[in-house]
Amino acid sequence: MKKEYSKTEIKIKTAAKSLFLKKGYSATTTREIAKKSDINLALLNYYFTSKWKLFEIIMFETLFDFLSKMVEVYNDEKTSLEDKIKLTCEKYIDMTIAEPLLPTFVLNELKNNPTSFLKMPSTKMIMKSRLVAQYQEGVKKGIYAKIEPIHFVTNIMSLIVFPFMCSPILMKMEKLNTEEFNNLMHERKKSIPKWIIKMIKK
Amino acid sequence: MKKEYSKTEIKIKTAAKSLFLKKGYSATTTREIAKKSDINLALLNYYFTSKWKLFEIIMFETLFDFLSKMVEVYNDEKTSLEDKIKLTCEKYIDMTIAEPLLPTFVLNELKNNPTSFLKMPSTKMIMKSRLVAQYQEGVKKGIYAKIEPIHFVTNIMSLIVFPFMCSPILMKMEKLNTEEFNNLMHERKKSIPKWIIKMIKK
DNA sequence: TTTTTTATTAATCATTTGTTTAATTCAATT
DNA sequence: AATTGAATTAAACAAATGATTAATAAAAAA
Repeated sequence: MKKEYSKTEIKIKTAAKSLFLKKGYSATTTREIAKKSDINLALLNYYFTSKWKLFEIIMFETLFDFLSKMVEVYNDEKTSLEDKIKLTCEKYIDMTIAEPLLPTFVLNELKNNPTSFLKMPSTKMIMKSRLVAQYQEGVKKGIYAKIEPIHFVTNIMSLIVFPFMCSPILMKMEKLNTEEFNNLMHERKKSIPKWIIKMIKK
Repeated sequence: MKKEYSKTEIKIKTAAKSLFLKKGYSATTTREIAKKSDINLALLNYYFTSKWKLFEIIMFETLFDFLSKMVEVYNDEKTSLEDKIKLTCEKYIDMTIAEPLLPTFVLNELKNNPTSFLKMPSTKMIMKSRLVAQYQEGVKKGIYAKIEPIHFVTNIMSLIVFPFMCSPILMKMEKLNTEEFNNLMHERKKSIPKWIIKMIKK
């Protein structure tokens, strides 16, 4: 189903994504993209019609990739709720260490242009995930304190993602280099599940 | 000490801030600023030299305002740790409801231009605040579980701020309008302190 | 009032930017 | 080998953008 991209198209998309992530949509020029991907400027429009279309494609694929990976963990049939939380932290922290600019980029562009998200594969899948169901079962059984599911999932994501978005501040506050900062995030792979479980335990 | 701004300068700054917050630095044009503030385009450069200088001034004042308000609560001599957490949540959630675009804007522009932050009034004040000290006292006394202070303050801010940055997603997921979303955030003023305290209790 | 300084304006400049055109090269097909 | 269609290129266009200029209006100082 997925469109097959030629080498040139991939070069353009790769360069464009890296620039969009770093500088945002508006601050990135088509000439920069052409230069970085080592193609002629006109090819950008030849293959992708316009800067905006190219951006939309990259945005969609990026979000789609991310959501797919996320839902995969959320919906695993074999794992317990607490394992799911652990796996979520591990997976998403690793993913974000690999692409630390992504969360701020996505949320910022989403702010600038909320409609570009409407086409997205239903984000509602998260609320209907096994993770949420398992938590609610736990509540019924009296194991967990009752928290609205929307708050529950928001809390997990907040603790995982926000520190990355604050990295410039945290690194300045604690005089960290990138490696030290990443270590701090690695620590959180073990801590966040503990914190979350404390939060939901009665 | 603070510079006195003329009426015209305030008009420019107000319009510019609102546009920068909404669209970011690059996507905002000087002509838009001039139009919105109802001044002649040349006055922008007359008073502020350049778009970038104007932006720096706005950025600095915004961050300074925010940090001042934050540190004020963190360093209150009268309140207990748990009260400080409650007050922080209340104050910052209210602040962010009033200016919901600010966190994403700040963190994004900071990502694009990390140096613009170096001039900032020491963010280190947070780590040396009474709030952190009180938490560490509690750890010594054996009341609280030991968490690195940097994680402790990060967690508080994460739970408070991140949901605002996700508002487009949350609103779509739960089909909320702005009022309903704000209510959700108001709820968190009471919940977050409870969650944080559970997190740090042994 | 006259002079001087400050504030405001319209017009313009020099770049930059996204996009298009028309010509050329390359690759596949006949 | 000739032909056709796709890929690539250099050049150019039109609009937008940040900034400046030179002239004028308003306010303050003399």
